[in-house]
Amino acid sequence: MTCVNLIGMTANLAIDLDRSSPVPLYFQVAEQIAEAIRRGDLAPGARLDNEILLADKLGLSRPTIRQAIQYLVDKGLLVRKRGVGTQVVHGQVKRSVELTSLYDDLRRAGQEPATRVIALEPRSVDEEIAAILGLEPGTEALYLERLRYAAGEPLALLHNWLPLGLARLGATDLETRGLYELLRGAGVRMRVANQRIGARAAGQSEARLLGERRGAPLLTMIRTTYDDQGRAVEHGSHVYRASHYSLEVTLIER
Amino acid sequence: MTCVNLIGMTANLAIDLDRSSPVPLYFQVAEQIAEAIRRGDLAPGARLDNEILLADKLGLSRPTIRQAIQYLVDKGLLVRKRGVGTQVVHGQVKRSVELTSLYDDLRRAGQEPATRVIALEPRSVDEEIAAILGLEPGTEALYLERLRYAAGEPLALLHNWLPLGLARLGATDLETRGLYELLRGAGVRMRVANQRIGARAAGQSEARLLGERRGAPLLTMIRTTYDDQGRAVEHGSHVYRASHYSLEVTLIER
DNA sequence: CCGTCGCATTTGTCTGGACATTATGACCTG
DNA sequence: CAGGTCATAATGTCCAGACAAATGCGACGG
Repeated sequence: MTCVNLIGMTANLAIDLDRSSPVPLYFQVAEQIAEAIRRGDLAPGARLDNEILLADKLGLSRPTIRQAIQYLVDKGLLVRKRGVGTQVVHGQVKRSVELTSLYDDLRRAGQEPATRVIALEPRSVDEEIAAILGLEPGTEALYLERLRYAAGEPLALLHNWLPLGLARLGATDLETRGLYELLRGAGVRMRVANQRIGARAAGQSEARLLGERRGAPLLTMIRTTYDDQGRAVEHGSHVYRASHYSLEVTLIER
Repeated sequence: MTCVNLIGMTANLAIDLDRSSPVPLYFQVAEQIAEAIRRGDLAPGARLDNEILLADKLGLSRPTIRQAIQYLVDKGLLVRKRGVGTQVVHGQVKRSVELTSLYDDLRRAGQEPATRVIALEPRSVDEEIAAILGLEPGTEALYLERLRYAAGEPLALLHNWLPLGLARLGATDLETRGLYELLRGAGVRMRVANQRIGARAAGQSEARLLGERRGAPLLTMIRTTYDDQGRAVEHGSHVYRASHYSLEVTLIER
């Protein structure tokens, strides 16, 4: 277990390394730098020591340090410039959107999410859904329809299709946890999601369920999520009350 | 200039390497694999040769090959699994959203975009815009308002604020090119963008400009873009006709 | 006084190797 | 035949070093 002070002049940043831990060294470094940025020990604009010096101080090789820094650059926390150095980004950039469900997002924001399961049953898929999920038309998939509340108010109407046998989903589970959390718990490893975001006016039945007037603007999201091997694991078609919700996305150019 | 056949059994993928080119080797490899995937020479699910063999065939080191593959994994084209190998993702995943403007997107989609510049002038910024752009309240910034058409139809109403002195923007330029293209051409290097996407009903003046009825659903996007060093270079507040446009986003979990 | 050239600094790219960790399937055992 | 065990294969992590390229700044010269 090493412990070294980084970044000479500007701040005193201590980094612990535990070589016996299964956590990769580059990740230990990255996490602790990120933590220092979050705490404010590394102010926006602060320059890190150069990679070689850093590697030296920590007793690591330069590629390992580079991997740690690269990880943070990809997350948008650091910026590198050849011939200049590595700096903490100025604007406070929010964490890049991850593969999370609305439920997780709400709970992280301190809201009190609740869910009403409207439908949860195998249904035969039409041609479009079959093509999306990579199934034969006419076979069955799990159909799921939920109404999501936040702070006691209806917020979103969620429709999902999932391949059968992916996870044992009970209505009770779905009322106390998010779909993504349940899938992850069942060993499903989601990797890529493709979303299409749009808007439209509320129809009559939607309006009633969501407590809006007919014609009220709704935010729509259609999302397909793929796992490890590129197999579709979930297809969702959701509508949100635009008056109560918006989506946040962070883009990072390599 | 080397030229080697890759991927033993499944397909015949030739990769040219030009060591005298200034283009990094890992990038040459990545581009050509990506091209093969786009062409279909590498079908979804196809397994690549393992990294060591690949490195051997191309006369490169393993880290270089890994860098090429990592680049494609980050873009969502490939999937790696330890102990198994590297595969082309199954679902045809669209290209991850880059830092492009609506104009570029439209032109790439084969549409014929047109722009009408409504306002282009320095204006003193209020407190909110000042905080976003990192300026003092009351100082001036460039205010820009445009109406964007596609296929002859009005599509979006775009409002932008930019720090002064960033680039010389003429109304003529803005009518023939996208804002992002102009900024890039002026040497501005955009790196991170933060977007908030929502929806609301059209107001009267918006509706008139966009050719919609009052109350029609509009897709809204508020975006702040930061450069290299984390300085804000652009803040936009845009509304799109939901009936004619939707946004696409691809998320990739590392 | 100003511009240009060159140098030092720093990240970018690349090499060649070593060992660890994790899936997968074949094999052996109960 | 079922189950666990072990070998194998592939990616993940890490090391030590070399040269290239870009940037910024200072020194030199016009």
